Amino acid sequence: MFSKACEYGIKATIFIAQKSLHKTRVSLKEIAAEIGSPEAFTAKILQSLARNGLVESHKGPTGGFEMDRAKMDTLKLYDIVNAIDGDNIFVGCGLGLKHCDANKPCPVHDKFVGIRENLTHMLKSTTMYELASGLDIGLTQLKR
Amino acid sequence: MFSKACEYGIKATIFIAQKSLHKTRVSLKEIAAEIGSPEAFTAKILQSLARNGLVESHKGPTGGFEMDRAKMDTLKLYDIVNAIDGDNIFVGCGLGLKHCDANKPCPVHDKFVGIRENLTHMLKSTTMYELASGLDIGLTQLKR
DNA sequence: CTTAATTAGGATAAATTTGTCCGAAATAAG
DNA sequence: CTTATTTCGGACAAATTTATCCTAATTAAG
Ligand code: FES
Ligand code: FES
Repeated sequence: MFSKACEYGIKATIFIAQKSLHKTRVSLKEIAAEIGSPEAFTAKILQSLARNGLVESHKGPTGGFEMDRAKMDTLKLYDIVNAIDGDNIFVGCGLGLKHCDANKPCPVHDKFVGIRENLTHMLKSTTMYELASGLDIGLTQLKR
Repeated sequence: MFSKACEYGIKATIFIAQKSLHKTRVSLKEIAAEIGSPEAFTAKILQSLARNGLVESHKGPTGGFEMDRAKMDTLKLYDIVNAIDGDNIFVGCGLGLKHCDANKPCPVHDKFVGIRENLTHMLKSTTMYELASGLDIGLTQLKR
């Protein structure tokens, strides 16, 4: 469904948000350890998310990653997936035709669009705050 | 969503089924031309589908691929996806945890399972006959 | 100012997926 | 029996994704 990069990106962002609930910055090392991802690869992903303003990064001692409380409400799962994997999963044809076009549909079009919309709606309506909270109260987990 | 191999496999199978509606066998070459896929790569995929009994193959002159009318009713989109991409998309965790477990859910579990089930249900309830028919009457297309 | 800690970024490597090539095996037809 | 046509199967190659390594830049603190 999502690329490895995207899975790591989502998990890292949720973890950053959770720590930010307690005003705590978190380092790359902690993140990789917590979510069970390769450190250097995770660095690349976070770099990209930081450049695009999805998370905030700070260099030097006491540096690390964080996220405003306000950002947690506005930032949706959708934004992370879109930033890392692009929009193909949201608008692309299920059978890989160049463009999904209801007027010239592929054989699965009618069956596929509903699922694509479900997914898009779910991702667009899920906030980071929501996910970070569930993790914070121990309802969910990032590793296994 | 699906791998390239799976996209090609689905399109090839639908085309084979459509031709079989008219008792016509189709060769690898025709299939690749019709669905716009690399011939040799498509051959690998069809080989695998044939070995697993999803389609029927015949060597020699007048050979090619075909599908019983009965098979078209029993064979679901699900079977093709499962044969090529495996079941990860149907049972796997959206964030890549080793096992999806409702008792130890990842942060997106509750939001994700519904979509996964929608997809699974759609694929399990869509027959090859249905897809082949839509193509046959010109309602849908395999290339663009 | 110096040091240590941290992210940024480029180069490279490994793994996986996608794609190609070529000869073998089967088989229909003359 | 010979030939032409087609799928089968193995080896290989290219492209993409995933992962690693190393150095530079930034910055907090003594
Ligand atoms: S054309 Fe294929 S999903 Fe719309
Ligand atoms: S545990 Fe992640 S989707 Fe179920």
